[in-house]
Amino acid sequence: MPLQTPRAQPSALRTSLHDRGQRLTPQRQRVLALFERIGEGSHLSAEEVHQRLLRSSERVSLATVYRTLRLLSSMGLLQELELPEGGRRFELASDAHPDHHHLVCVRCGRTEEFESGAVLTAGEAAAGQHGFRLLECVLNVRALCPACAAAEQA
Amino acid sequence: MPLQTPRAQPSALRTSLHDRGQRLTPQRQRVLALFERIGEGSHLSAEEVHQRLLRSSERVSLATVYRTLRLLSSMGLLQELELPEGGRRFELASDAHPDHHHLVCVRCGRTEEFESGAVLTAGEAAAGQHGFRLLECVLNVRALCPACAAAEQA
DNA sequence: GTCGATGCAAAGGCTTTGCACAGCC
DNA sequence: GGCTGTGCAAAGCCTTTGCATCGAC
Repeated sequence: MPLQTPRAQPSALRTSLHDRGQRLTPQRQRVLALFERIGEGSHLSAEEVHQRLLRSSERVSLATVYRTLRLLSSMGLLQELELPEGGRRFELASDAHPDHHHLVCVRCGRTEEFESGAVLTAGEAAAGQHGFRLLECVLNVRALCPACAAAEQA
Repeated sequence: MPLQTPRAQPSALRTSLHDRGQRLTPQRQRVLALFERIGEGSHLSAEEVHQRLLRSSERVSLATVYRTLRLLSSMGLLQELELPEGGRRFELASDAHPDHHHLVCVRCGRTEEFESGAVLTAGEAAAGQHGFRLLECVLNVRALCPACAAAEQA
């Protein structure tokens, strides 16, 4: 897979921003482009986003990274993960996998993704029962990866 | 329900501590007792624990509250919640409901609990597929409670 | 009496914010 | 050209830690 396949047209960002009366800046494009470059499965912290952009000589201040992550999340282009283990992390929001969950090794942080329609069904049932309007349904499976499970035995 | 029904014998704490070569202090008893007093459904932050203890004239420093919450969690007597909305929170670990999940209103913070065997099944399947050893399986349903859903319409 | 636990205050991450300047529309 | 976004540095949480003292065993 040497080819890069951008998930969102540049205009998607432009349009979303314009609708909210906000501007398309190089910084915002760089942050979103970074997530598109690394693909859907990657979960980055603000600090990591900042570091990666610096490495590719794309100058964005850390404060702006924070501001941009919040903005892109609120626009639904990024999604915040709920993994207490390693602080706040973000990933590209994927319409293709609305019901994707995380399997996290609590020892080394290794994260695998998986899908499960059953989980969404359970969430919908619970929301319905209490009269809530469901927004998002996130299953976090805390576990030990094979390597760490072996290490724990010792 | 004017009667209080303690979930754990005082000796449970004493034993757990003793096994780890640690001491049964009034502070540790007070923190655990607070959680038992308020019951299973309550989710408290460190700050709230501190405040509630102060209100009942039980002097425990905030630093000790933090230390104790971590200790009790690592012993499995308390359980940390993964609700990004309101910071880190703890609840009494309940063997009775190993598969209990949370329905959270992202607007007002109202939290309802529910159970679902299907979720645990999905988590086990995912863990098994990747060779992970499952520790915990937590479903967070982010939603709008009836009141907040109505308010949003406006 | 010993060694772990507590309290206090200071240090430490991570995240947000105030302000002047830069640059998108 | 106006007004939003950025960068920088400072401020703000929340949480942890160092150290002297206290107290459980």
